[in-house]
Amino acid sequence: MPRQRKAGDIRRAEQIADRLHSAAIHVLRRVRHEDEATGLSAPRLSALSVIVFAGPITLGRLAAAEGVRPPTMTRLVQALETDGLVTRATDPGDARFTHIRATARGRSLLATGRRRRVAVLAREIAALSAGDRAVLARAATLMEQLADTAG
Amino acid sequence: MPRQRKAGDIRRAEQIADRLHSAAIHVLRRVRHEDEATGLSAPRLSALSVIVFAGPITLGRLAAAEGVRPPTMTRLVQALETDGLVTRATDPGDARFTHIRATARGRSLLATGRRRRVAVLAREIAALSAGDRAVLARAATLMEQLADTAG
DNA sequence: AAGGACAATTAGCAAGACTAACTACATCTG
DNA sequence: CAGATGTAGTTAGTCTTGCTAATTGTCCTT
Repeated sequence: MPRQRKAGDIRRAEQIADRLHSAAIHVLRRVRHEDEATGLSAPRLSALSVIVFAGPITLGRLAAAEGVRPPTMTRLVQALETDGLVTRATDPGDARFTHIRATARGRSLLATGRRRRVAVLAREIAALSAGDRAVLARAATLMEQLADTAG
Repeated sequence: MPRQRKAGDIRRAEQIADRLHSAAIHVLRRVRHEDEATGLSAPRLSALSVIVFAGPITLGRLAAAEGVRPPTMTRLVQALETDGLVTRATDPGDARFTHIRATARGRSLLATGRRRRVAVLAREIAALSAGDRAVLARAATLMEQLADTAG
């Protein structure tokens, strides 16, 4: 039965991949509106999140982390700077680099927004059985691995 | 201890929600480039997918299914129609409704794109243990429930 | 037959994504 | 040491996707 089993494995894996993809789309769509309550769009909020957690970071690295091109990140950072959420500083050793860091206000707004966003899902997750919560926790780890390593 | 235990549950649920949110973003980012190989943007591909699987569908229902407003869907459908992937037909009984259906070419392009997209994740998923695959399968179901019911 | 209700489209706007081209700076090399 | 090359970031211009408001066409109710 090795031939059939292998083909079956691949088919099953494809089905899981397809359902996971669809589920990811729907979960993100669900929380999108909550994010807007912070006054920041999803791309800005996501960029701010990286800036807060990755500490001071150059624009190029930030763009790569967010999966966008440098010009796109330039505008996102400009908007965040205008809102007083981040600051830019030229590298003293190599003036080509700009280091972006979050202000206290940026940190605080991110924390608030994060709470709001996750609250929607968290309420439902808290109502699940302990087993289902464990499944989701483990799945989150697996999905990060897939995202990192899939080639 | 009910108060403290409840607080702990919520914190744990929030952490899971946050990690799940992040994982969903990263998985989608990972497959985005594969989707582009079809020549269709993500919104168009997603709309086409609904049209293929939901059969003939009115524009309004399609817009609701995709979580966008009718004018946005009008333009997406126009683009798909220009590419010969869908057709529009006025309802014979009530001329206010437009029924959208996929062409053979639309179906075939979707199938190809789906295979490409899913192949990236499926290869990695197939390499997981049976237990981890089961976790992902169950998680996909749970995530769809969260997306539908979270309020 | 006129009025309101409803589906879809059109028009116009803002945000975000891209490429191409440009500036400023650093480094390497002849 | 000076010019060539390369690199980080920005600017300019375009396209797509979202939205709301307003319009068109159709149906139904009074």
